[in-house]
Order: sequence, then C-alpha cells, then structure tokens
Amino acid sequence: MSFTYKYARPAVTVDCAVFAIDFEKENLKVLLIRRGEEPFLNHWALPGGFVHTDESLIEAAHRELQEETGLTSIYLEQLYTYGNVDRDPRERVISVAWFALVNLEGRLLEARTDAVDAAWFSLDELPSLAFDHGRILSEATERLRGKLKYKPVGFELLPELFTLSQLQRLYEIILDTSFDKRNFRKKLQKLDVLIETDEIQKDVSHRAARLYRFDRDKYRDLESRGFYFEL
Amino acid sequence: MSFTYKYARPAVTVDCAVFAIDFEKENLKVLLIRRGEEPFLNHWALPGGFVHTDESLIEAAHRELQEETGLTSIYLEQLYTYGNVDRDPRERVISVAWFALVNLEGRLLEARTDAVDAAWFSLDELPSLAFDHGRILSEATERLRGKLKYKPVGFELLPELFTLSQLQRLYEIILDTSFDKRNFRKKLQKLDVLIETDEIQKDVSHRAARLYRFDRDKYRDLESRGFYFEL
DNA sequence: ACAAAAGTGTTAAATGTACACCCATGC
DNA sequence: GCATGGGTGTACATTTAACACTTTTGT
Repeated sequence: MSFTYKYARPAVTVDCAVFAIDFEKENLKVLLIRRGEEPFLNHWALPGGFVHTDESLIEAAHRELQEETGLTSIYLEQLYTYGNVDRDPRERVISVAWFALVNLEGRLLEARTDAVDAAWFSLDELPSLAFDHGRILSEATERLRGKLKYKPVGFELLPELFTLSQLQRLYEIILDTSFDKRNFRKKLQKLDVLIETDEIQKDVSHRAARLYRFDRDKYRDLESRGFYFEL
Repeated sequence: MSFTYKYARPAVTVDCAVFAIDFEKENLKVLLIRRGEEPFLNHWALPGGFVHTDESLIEAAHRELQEETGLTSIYLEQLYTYGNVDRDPRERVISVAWFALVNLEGRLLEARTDAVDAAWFSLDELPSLAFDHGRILSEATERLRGKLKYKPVGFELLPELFTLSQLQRLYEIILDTSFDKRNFRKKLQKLDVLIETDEIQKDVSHRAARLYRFDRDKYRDLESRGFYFEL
C-alpha cells in the first residue's frame, strides 16, 4: 500500500457506562464487569474492548455489550473520547466512551454474563474501577443528569408501558429531588408526547394506575419544528 | 512486549471546526484549509491531522491548529468521534472532532496560513468538503447553536471587552433570531456574570457604548452552586 | 441639525409553584 | 375497614414578552 502512517498507532477501544433504574431500591445502577486479565486483574471495569477494523464505533460498542453482558438493542449514545497518553499502563489506548440506558424489567436476571463476571452496582456503592473508568463513569452520570432535563431519554429506562408515578420516580431518583405530583402530571400533559393506553397496572395491592407509552414519532416531529422538551 | 493487539489498528486523527463571528458581514464563519494532497486534493477540509503517540487528543488538536492556521490558545471543546469504516477512502481512520471558538478582532489578517491555504467561509456559502467533513461541520454548527443557549460560550467569540449590543448581535447571528434590546439587557443583568468596566467604545460615529467583561470566575462559582445559565 | 446607535420602565399575559382531599383496589 | 398509592383543581407568585422615547456623539 502506498499510504503510510508516519507515527505509531494508538489502540482504540470502546467502553460503555450502562445505566438502569432499580425501582425497588430506588436508585440508579450501573453495570460493571470484573476483569479476568492484567492489568487491573479482578478489578471492576466498564464493559468494552477493542474496535475491529471492519466495524463502526457504535457497532463495536453494541458487540462488546452483547459479548460481555448479553444485552442487545439498547439505547447507546456517544459520551466522550478519552485519550490521555497514560490512561492505559501498557501502551497508548484511546477509548471512545458510550453511555447506555436499559430498562431492567425482566432483564436483570437474564443479562447473560457468559464467562464474564458482571454485576449491577449502585452509584453510591461503587468499587474502585480499572484505568480511568471511575472518571468516565462520573462524567457519564453527570451527562445523564443533564440530558434528562432537556431530552426525553428517561423513557429508555422504563418498560414500553409505564405509569406516571414510575416516570416521576425515575426523575426523582436520577436528579435527586422531588416533584409535586400534580404539577409533574400537568407538565407532561402539556408536553403532549405520552399516549394514554387502555391498559392498567397489574398485580398491585392498591388502585391500579393507567399505563402510558412514549410517542417517539410525535416527539421527533415536534422536535423538528423547534419544540423544546424540558422537565 | 507481551501485550499484543489482535486486530489491525485504525489511524486516529483530530479535526477542528473553528468558528468566528464576522460582525461586518453579520454572519458566522468557519475556517477551512485547502488540501495539498490526495485524496480530495484541492478540496476544502477542516484543519486537522494525525494524533501523535506522545500527545493527548486535545494537545493534538491544538498542535494541528497551530501548524495549519497559526491559531494558539483558543477555546476547544470535544464534539464527537467519527468512526464509520469507509469515511476515508485509503483505510480505516477514526477522527476525534472538536469545535473551536475564536474572536476575530485583529486576528483575521494575522491568522498565519504558513504554506497552507486557509480561509474563512460563511456557513451559507460553503464549498463541498473532503471526507465526511461536511457532516462534521453541520453537527458542530448544531452543537454551537444548542450550547449557546445554556452555556456562556458566546463570550469566546468576542474580544475581552465588548458592548452589550455586540453580545446581542452575536446571539442573533448564530441563533438567527432577534431579541428585544431591553429584555436582553435585563436578562443579562439578572444573570449577573458581566463586569461593567469604566471604558467605552472608541472610534464610533455615534454615542459610545459602555464596555463589559465576562466574569469567568463568578460564573464558575455560580455554576458550581447549581446555577443555570440560560438565554 | 441630523444620523446612528445607546440607554432606560411599565404593563399584560403566560408560566410555575404550592397545596389537600377523595378514589379504587387488595388484603 | 384500612392501608396504599392513584388521581384531580385553584390561587398566588414569578417570569416572560411587548412596546417608544430620550440621550449622546460624530459629521
């Protein structure tokens, strides 16, 4: 090949901060894997790995998540690319970090851990992480909090059908505040991106709540006309 | 070395979308360079180049800007990392894109173009760009517009001392709207991040306006207490 | 004296915030 | 029948939006 690269090439990896809401414990969780190799053997780390030559960055992120955690078709958004010279003790490694949102309903157990040791951690009970993953995770968390306020990403953490109280609790958990129930509902009503379904909650020992669905198409439409989601 | 990389490595570059406001023409400009090599010989492109092994990504971005355009110590913020397999016809190249803001006052002429052919283009008179730089630039523009609303980045496009009308015109140019002068001033007054200096505009053929300075320290302080800039 | 931009307050409308009770269901 | 969360409206405070004239300076 006539084209030559003048400098030694860095390695390129993807790493993912996968978030989910634990409604029982009322907290935000992140998925970590325990490393089976040096460096940082047995340390916890973000799932991720090297980018192959024949796949795009997002494909690499999806593949690594599938391989290491069994998760497929989840919401992924690029976070930041970390490229400090010394972030990997072996050699120069540039990591394209992603944040991912999943809804845990029924997925917690099924999240296949293959050979890999994977577990969900509360953000306030984090172990120390390999490489600069602690920093990546804290920036991912900050981004999630920021984004939640002005983009409808919260729905990615909920099942397809959800109650308004679940949605409210989600916001309260992530933003660590509390909202007035009536005002919260009024606001959502005015945003006009929820579809009220005919269905109601099942198996609860109190009055069953109505289930809603997020109207992605309508949201995209409104967004393209300059509408600004904000909660 | 015992560590081996299993796959062919992609090349890694940085590319920068450098913006400035042209107050005379009342528009937003971007700095492009004309390529002196294949592929895309003679096409216009974003300034950028390969990341060296001994420099971080932001260092690479600063170095390339210095080398290709003479610009130093300017505001740089990471935009996105582009890694589609076919974005460079030669081989796999991953580009970490940045957006940069400079104030043109006195810099327009002095922007040293070295051996490279560099020029400022209006965003509505863009040539077709090399690689996927057209896409990168349009995403950078979108990001700048979005960011302007809730972060005080506009000041990076102004000289140290500026008038309130300049600031307002800047917002109007980038966001393509117009604001009421009194309301705009009231809002800024309440944000309370501008320092009113003793100086006034020079060499204008009408009443000279008072000059202001952006108080970065105060802003950082307010921000850390949960204050939310918004315009 | 006139052209050109600087500077300055008030009012009405819209939005956000605080607040308390009845309802439906399962046990 | 009681415990648990579901669901609903109003009044007040705050914020935003619309609007026009006087001042200063250079030519």
